[in-house]
Amino acid sequence: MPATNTARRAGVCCTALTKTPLSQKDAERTAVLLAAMADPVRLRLLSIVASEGEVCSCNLERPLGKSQPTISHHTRVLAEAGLIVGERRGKWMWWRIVPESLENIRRLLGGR
Amino acid sequence: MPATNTARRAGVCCTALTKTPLSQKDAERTAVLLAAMADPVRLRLLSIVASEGEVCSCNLERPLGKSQPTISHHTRVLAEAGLIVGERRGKWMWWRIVPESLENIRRLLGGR
DNA sequence: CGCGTGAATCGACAGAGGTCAATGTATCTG
DNA sequence: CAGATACATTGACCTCTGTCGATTCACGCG
Repeated sequence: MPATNTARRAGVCCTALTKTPLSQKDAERTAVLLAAMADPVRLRLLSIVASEGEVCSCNLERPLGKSQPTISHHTRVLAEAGLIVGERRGKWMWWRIVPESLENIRRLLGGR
Repeated sequence: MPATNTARRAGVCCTALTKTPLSQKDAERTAVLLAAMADPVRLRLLSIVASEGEVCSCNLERPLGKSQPTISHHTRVLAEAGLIVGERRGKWMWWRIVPESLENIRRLLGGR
């Protein structure tokens, strides 16, 4: 059974793509990371979690206008990409973002 | 319930997604932009163009290992997303990146 | 003009991905 | 224990997308 909140990241970091051509491997890992963000629902989910600090899954269905399985699907994708982490507290699942992951993407895009 | 904030179109980009929840509109536009980068072939294409400065379409087929229609498809996607611009010189099409687009994404991800 | 070359478009195919109803699993409460 | 609640998983459906062969378009050169 696959663990739900594996903090495995799809690519620690590589050199900025503007400096030197990406290898096949790096491109694939980076594409997975970017694909995790390339969805309007997940972007809004991320922004809600980021601005609230910590959000329960049950508090995401209404603002996002999606069913419970769909929310669960998106949190899973984001968690597997290392963009958010979940913590179980009783019946509830609390999510918060992983700031380093966004930092890595920024660096890849040529940031500092 | 957090009210959907007004979609203010301040220039090309929007506020960092870590600050305040994204509007539906902003999320969709950003998702299109990120989806354009969320592909290994396009990431490598971007990195080649960025590091070379200027690349002809015919010089992309071999390093990327894709057919001519496929290359044309990817350059089209990247160009429509505003990540690269093409200039026709005779029979050849020359591509270069648009640095501001990457800058916008970085800012969206929380970069200053 | 015709010919050759580079690029865009079309058509078809296979694979990936978003969505939800139904179901399963874990946790709390009475 | 039974019941309720929150989340995960399954299965199915449909759309989107990457890919390439074939074709068409655009440009330069004799």
